[in-house]
Amino acid sequence: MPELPEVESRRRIAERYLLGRTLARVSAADDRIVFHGVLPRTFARVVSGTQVTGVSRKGKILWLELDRRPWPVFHFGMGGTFHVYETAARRPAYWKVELVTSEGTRLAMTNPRRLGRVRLQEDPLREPPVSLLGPDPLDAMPPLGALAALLSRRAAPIKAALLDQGVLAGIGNWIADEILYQARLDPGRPARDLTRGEIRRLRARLGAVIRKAVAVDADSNRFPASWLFHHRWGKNPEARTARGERIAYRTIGGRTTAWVPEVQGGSPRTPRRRR
DNA sequence: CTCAGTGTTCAGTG
DNA sequence: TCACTGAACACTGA
Repeated sequence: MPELPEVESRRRIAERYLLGRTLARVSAADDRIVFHGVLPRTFARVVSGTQVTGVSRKGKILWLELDRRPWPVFHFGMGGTFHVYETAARRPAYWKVELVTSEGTRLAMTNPRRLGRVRLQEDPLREPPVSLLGPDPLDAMPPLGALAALLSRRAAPIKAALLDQGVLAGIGNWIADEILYQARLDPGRPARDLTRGEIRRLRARLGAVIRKAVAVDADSNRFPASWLFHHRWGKNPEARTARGERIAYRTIGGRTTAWVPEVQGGSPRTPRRRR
């Protein structure tokens, strides 16, 4: 589940339960895939006994700042999350890391599909994958000119450019589709062909969607009813938006793309007439 | 049984 | 070298 808003929600959870606390006990599941570049038992030993001085995020990557380096870096992949609970018996299925504070609060990272990664790094901001990320649109949205420059050389479809974490950090499949729908842009348009006005629209909707999703703590039940999000799942050929617009599906940038031809089908030169 | 999926990486291609 | 595409990864759930 995790795109920028979901990861930000997990960051706040970790901050609430771990900031200022000592990690009295740390457990690591025996998983040589999710633990990347560090053995699980080494991870547990190194992190154990530290105090948490901060919880940071850039794009979809989250890390703990500790009073001693290296620091744990989490990437959730598809479907990973954090769980908070009070007793060992409640440790969730598919757990990879369990942190127990000296007060006894427990926080576990889960990762059923094992596409997530847990690393141990001296300085996450300066090391991959974080060092390869573009700006995070929640706290460092690029100005219009900078965003235009970022897109101006890209021949790939705008949808694919939005999914590229080196352009902007944190946009995933549903957010890309949501933004393009709200900005009335065809997801297949080459990024470099967008006009200044279209990029302005894209930037505005990008900021609005991310801020709103974060404001409701990534709880999709509280996303505005007008969003494509509520209607896009399942590739249902009958699917329609809240306004009754037909939703179509195609593959762009290797991902299922939900879009609304009657809203997003117009070219910039010959805008489709609204009725 | 088959296939899609809120993600990333890497080999292959032009 | 760069940019892009599609398969692979691993596993669940419909």
